[in-house]
Amino acid sequence: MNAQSATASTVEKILGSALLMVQQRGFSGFSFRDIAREVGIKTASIHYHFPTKPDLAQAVLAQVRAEFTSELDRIDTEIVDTNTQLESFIAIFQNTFADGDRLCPFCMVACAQDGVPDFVRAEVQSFWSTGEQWVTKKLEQGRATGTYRRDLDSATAGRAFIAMLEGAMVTARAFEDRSRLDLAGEWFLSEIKR
Amino acid sequence: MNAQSATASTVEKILGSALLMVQQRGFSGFSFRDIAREVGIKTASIHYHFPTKPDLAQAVLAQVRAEFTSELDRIDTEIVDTNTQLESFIAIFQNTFADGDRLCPFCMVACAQDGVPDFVRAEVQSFWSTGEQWVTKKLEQGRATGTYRRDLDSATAGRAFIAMLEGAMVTARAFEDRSRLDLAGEWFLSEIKR
DNA sequence: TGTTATCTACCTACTGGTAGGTATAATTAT
DNA sequence: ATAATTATACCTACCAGTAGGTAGATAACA
Repeated sequence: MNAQSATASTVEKILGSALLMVQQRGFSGFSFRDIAREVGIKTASIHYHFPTKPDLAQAVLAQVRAEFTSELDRIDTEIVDTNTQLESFIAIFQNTFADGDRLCPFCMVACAQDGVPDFVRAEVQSFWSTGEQWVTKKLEQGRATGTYRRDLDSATAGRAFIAMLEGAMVTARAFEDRSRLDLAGEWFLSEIKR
Repeated sequence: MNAQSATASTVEKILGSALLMVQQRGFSGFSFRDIAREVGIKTASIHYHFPTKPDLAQAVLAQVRAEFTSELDRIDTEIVDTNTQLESFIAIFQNTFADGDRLCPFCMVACAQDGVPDFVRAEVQSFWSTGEQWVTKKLEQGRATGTYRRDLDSATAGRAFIAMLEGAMVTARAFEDRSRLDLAGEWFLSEIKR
């Protein structure tokens, strides 16, 4: 999901580096110098492509959100079973977690929100809204087919689900124990079955 | 929980201010100057009481953790009903959330973990371990008395519960909608009942 | 008088961001 | 076809401001 080809353009390299740093250190935890060093250019060149730090953050989040959305589409078209679809949804978070040092970039930016302008926050809200609506729909489908419990409040459960995954990523990294993320996902899936 | 008396000492004022800033902006989102300005002293005076920034963070977290532990003790002694105890546990997070701009300081530090030394991370782990063990015990009790479902994996559910509360605080602030936190708590409690 | 707490003054390193220049490539005009 | 122009993508050098942190003087107090 985050792999970069050897022939990546400068902009792509900047975005990739910025994404990694947002995930590892948060919005206020990295500098233009950090990225410049990693990409092998000067800070001024970053400003050329992304005038301000919020502009850079917005571009990073927009890209991840686009990948997220297209991954949801892929799941919708390639997988039929609702429960397997939700398993694939969990896998997105697991893949993001990668080797245990990368948290959700939206969660990171949301945590730093004071120093972040509105147009970046909008990106964060948009991401979670998309995810919640998708999950809610799956829970509705599962209820309709009898896979999931009929008494589920799909919207609330969907939000709780995503909140849980986000929180589990944070604790999983804090404890250096990725099973915390894996088990959280499994727990939710077993919980909603009837 | 976070109220400060008018006669607070300088150290107490520094801790209170640092706590607020960690909750609002994260570990790397505030500076000694910010605190000095708010408390009405010079930055050198903060260094006198807390030599380094991690020292300050550690002190803040240790204090919150102490309050957390004693609050759990209070719940244990003053409340008998297991489910009411868990409701009080949720209330701790709701009170921390306060007016909607304060996240869990442990979650904030955990997000910034790259720039945070081990002795501060230990404080974070200790906080979550304490909470998880307490919740797990309550779920065990509830299972034993038939209040909660017998098929619950208390340890996993306890971890999922806290992860969910942490994540819900982040999204609740991002959406400026505290019902996201309230509903998450309610959802879990209804979910575990048999 | 010694201890505790705070100050002034300063340090080095770094922050996001800007000004202005340069080499190269693409476009347009003659 | 060639010359003039313009756009792209970088650079060096710099800005004001801020970061965490320190040394040493000074005040308050027991």
